[in-house]
Amino acid sequence: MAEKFNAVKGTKDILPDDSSRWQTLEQTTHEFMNRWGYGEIRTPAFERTELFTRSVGEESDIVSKQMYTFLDQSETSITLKPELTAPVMRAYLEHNLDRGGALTKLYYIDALFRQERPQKGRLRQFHQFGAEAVGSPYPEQDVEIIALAFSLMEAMGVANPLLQLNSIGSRECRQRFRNALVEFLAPHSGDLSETSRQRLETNPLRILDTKDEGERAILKDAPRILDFLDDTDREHYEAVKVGLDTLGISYEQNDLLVRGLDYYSQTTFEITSDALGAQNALCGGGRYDDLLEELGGKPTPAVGFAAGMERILLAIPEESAADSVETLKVFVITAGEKAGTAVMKTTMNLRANGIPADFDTLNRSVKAQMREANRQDATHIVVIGEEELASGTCQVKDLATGKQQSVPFKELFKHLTSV
RNA sequence: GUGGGGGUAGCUCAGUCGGUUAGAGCUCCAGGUUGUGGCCCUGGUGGCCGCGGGUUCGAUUCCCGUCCCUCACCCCA
Repeated sequence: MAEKFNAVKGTKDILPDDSSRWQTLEQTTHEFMNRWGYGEIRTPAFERTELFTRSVGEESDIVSKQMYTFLDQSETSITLKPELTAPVMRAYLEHNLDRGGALTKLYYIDALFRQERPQKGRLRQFHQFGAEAVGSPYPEQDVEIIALAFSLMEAMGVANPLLQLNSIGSRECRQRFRNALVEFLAPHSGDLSETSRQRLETNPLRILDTKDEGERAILKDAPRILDFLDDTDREHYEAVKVGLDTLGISYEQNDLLVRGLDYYSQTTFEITSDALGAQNALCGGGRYDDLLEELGGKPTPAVGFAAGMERILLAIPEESAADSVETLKVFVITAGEKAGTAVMKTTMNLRANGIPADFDTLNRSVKAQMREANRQDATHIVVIGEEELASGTCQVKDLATGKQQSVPFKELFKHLTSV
């Protein structure tokens, strides 16, 4: 036998038994987004590499070591998208979706690719849904995005969603904070891990979310980003919190929450759940007022979020499988060779009339067909054999009650739908 | 990239202190019902014991290597 293939490391097949859970998530997403006024956007699976290096940041983990990048036939560097905000903004600018300066609200459900070591809740191809509101600099828009994300988590049944909130201020504030942080950490550099020491040069803010106990202890006395916000940022942040309070959405302030993508400014947030493993972030987002300008557009404020669908599925109960709502489903059984075509025609007829119906294509015994009907959770079987063909009737059996009766072909549909 | 755990039937797993035909439960198939399911009974299909090498009279078992899966670090959804 020839060698068999397996899915590539970090990728997963979604099999029929699981796909209904995915469909539920997708439906909930579509319904919510439409109700909240967001329009769906679908972008290609890959983009020019430079889109990501420029937006996400050269020093970010994503760009520095996680991208699937290759040269195409014209020697253009191509990258499978590792995140979705940049491609969506690229499309926004390319198609002038600003509608002359008004607000544009977009959402997506999509697959993304990052070359990381897989573990629970982390794959190399994974899926996110998310939303971006482009054009409003005001805190009301931050609040709406956060409320949307949070409501979706709740609606999907996530156990104990915890909203964490922070503000990392404008670019200028962040620069001042960065300097202060470096100044504070420099004397401790001997006690820092190698990566943190390196980050001291490249991206000091990232040291803040370390899990290393020793580093956390050092950071206790470090300068706080919130002390570096200017009045505008502070007012914005306060307004966001007031908005969330008004909506009754509780949150935890976490001024170590900086997030790994370079384009964020001001509001950042994350929704976590303790129902997951070490990878406990279900959803992350924030404001990115500088991104569109960096991508060649005019300065345009924007805020958005993205949520990991695999992780959400891990964080919601396996499903109360008991929701077997007694819906009509028919299995048509062949008894005797001559009935084959009648069975097929009858099945097709039922299907054409909107009734889920199936029949045997393995030439199995009546008993085996019955078992199959049962396995498929059919509510009724229809038996067609030579006797039935001769009399123009079929046998209809209700599998729940076990009652069986003879029904003329012409009245089959009426009989089934009247039950 | 680093560390822990694991690869035996389609699935979940047991087992062999190195020895002849490698096991269970579930699944699947058939029979018990000459054209009738779920429960039950009986039988059956199905395994290069991840792969390669070494030690040995003999390896699924011991040793080495390797691949894969998994969890964690890192980071993130």
